[in-house]
Amino acid sequence: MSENFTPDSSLQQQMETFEETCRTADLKLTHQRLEIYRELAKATDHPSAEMLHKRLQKTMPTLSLDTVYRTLTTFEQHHLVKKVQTVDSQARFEAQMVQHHHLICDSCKEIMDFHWNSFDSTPLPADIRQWGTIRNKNVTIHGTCQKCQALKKVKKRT
Amino acid sequence: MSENFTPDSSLQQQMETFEETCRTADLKLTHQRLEIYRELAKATDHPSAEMLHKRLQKTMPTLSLDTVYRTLTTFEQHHLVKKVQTVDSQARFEAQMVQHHHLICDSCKEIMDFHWNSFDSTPLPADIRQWGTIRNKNVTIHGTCQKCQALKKVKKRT
DNA sequence: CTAAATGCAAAATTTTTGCAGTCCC
DNA sequence: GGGACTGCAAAAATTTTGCATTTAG
Repeated sequence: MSENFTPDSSLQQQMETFEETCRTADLKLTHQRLEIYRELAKATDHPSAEMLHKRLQKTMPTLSLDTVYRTLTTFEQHHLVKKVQTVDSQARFEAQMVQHHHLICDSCKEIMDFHWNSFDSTPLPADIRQWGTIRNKNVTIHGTCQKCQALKKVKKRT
Repeated sequence: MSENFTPDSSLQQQMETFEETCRTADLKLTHQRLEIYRELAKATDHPSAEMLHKRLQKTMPTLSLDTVYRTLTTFEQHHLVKKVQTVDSQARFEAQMVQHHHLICDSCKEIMDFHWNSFDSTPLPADIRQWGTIRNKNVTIHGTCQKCQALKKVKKRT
């Protein structure tokens, strides 16, 4: 499987880029913004606003859920984070901005990242190109991850 | 651009398949279910539950929104319709079950279908296959459609 | 006739907003 | 210091649920 996109060693660098982008965009570097971004950047599970809020409350007890929502919206507008496409009610987010794709387990709802360079460099069908301006193309794979498959087998036996 | 998936001529056939599936699955063929399915099958714009409800109220004034939600959920469970992945709050649906992909205009939120056979037959990267059982793989393209591009140009001039 | 489906109303869930106080630059 | 940001509370938006009634098979 593709390796983790944000090893600990690079988190620091990602934070610096974040701070730089904020300064350029005239976004104030508040404690809340820094911590929300850091929490999302180090997460690999594409958390929802609520999940982030829950995680951050341990260290920031007064952080409110609406600030998390507002902050994520602001980040999204400045292309610092992305909303992940799902069919579920709660929106989920990622700080990974490098081109990649998603594997979604329909059973446990886990979302995994993967790279697919040969796809990325494949041109689109000709008739699509006249639809408009293409910003990006992404693959989403749905299925059942190994963990959930194993669980199902256990259940069947009982 | 790819042609329409459900020309009028085939709607009748699609309804018959629908009815057959309902009978097999012991789903009662109520007036509401038939009309909700027909409305979705003939739509090409991937409507939300609310949009479907609004459209159907003209001919079925007593149809309630919660029935639309409940019915779509039931249909989805029986693989008669699909929820479309979006980043928006309202879920959107389609009755098109044949393998296809989506173009989404980030400006007007329009969702268009397209086919891409060469992609469909491309094998996945080897390291993905050990993730679990793959059910399907789909491409989503984000961008701005021609209509919205034209609008933007007009706005800039004023 | 009977279990399933619907409509109504009310609740639950997720996200957004107004406003007063707080904090970064 | 001033405008942007946050927390609180309340509202809005979307979806789900309980229950009495209706309906398909």
